[in-house]
Amino acid sequence: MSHNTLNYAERMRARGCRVTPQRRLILDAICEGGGHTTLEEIQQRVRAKDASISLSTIYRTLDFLCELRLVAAAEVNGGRMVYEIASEQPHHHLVCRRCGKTVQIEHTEVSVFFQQLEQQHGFAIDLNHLALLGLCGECRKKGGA
Amino acid sequence: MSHNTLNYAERMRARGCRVTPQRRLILDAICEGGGHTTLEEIQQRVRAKDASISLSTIYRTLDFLCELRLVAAAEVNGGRMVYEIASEQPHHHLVCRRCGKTVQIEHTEVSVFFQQLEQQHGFAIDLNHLALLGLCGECRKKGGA
DNA sequence: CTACATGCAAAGAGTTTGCATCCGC
DNA sequence: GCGGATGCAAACTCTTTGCATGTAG
Repeated sequence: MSHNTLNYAERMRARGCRVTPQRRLILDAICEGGGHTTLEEIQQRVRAKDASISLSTIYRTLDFLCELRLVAAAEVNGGRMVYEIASEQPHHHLVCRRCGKTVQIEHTEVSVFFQQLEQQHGFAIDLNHLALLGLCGECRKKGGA
Repeated sequence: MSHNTLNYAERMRARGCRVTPQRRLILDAICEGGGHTTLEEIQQRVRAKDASISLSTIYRTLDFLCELRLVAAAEVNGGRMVYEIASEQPHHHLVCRRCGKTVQIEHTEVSVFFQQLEQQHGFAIDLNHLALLGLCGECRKKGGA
């Protein structure tokens, strides 16, 4: 899952773009998140290493990384954007609304569902990254809605 | 699907709230939307009948109607909030990203999928209203991504 | 008449943009 | 040294809030 396995520097230069310390830090920050990393987390981690990084750089860099397909942006229901290192395989996540734990689910599990919708309603679903909010097993045992 | 079948006025008064023309107009506007109505559509329709309605009233009224469970708010992936007259049955929608057409799908179609996730990952999904963006049958025939 | 609702304007959050400066290559 | 990237501040969008006024009941 590490971005170091991706030759990100080359991919940037290939486009005539530059590899700056800010871009490295932001990629690192997303990577540390494991599953999903929110903008706030990125900001925190990046600022811990270089307090002078500006918010606009973070926004611009995230757009940039998404365009390069180095990073994938997804939207947890609730409107929050989350970022993660792009992997080849489309996949999806379950996010626990209480403890924040993230479970990755295979695309195959979801695609069966999508195929059903397509057959029955003729609809082709866009989503290559679905993030569903819910309650994980442990938090359910601990009780409460 | 009409809100007139709901005794909305009584439900408001029962809470010690008032039935104002603004609230009527906003409810009407949501109703006219059929499936999902965006905030902009509500604003447009309401303003067509009374140009003096303020945006803050629309926001406040939507919150209010949601609290009364007369209206349900859902989030189309892409971060846009959409509103609709609340029905008893939880249900979901497919929204065509090209023509805007909305198809309602039964909760049972979705719940099978959610149950699978629950069994395999112990996750209980929150969603009682999922809105998926995609391409409808007709728009797919007309071609294009 | 009273308390809740509204309209207005101002305040906030989150995000984007213009521009001078900086720095990767 | 050149052109892309950054930092800063201002602009912008979307939404919320305070307060005086209006109005449903």
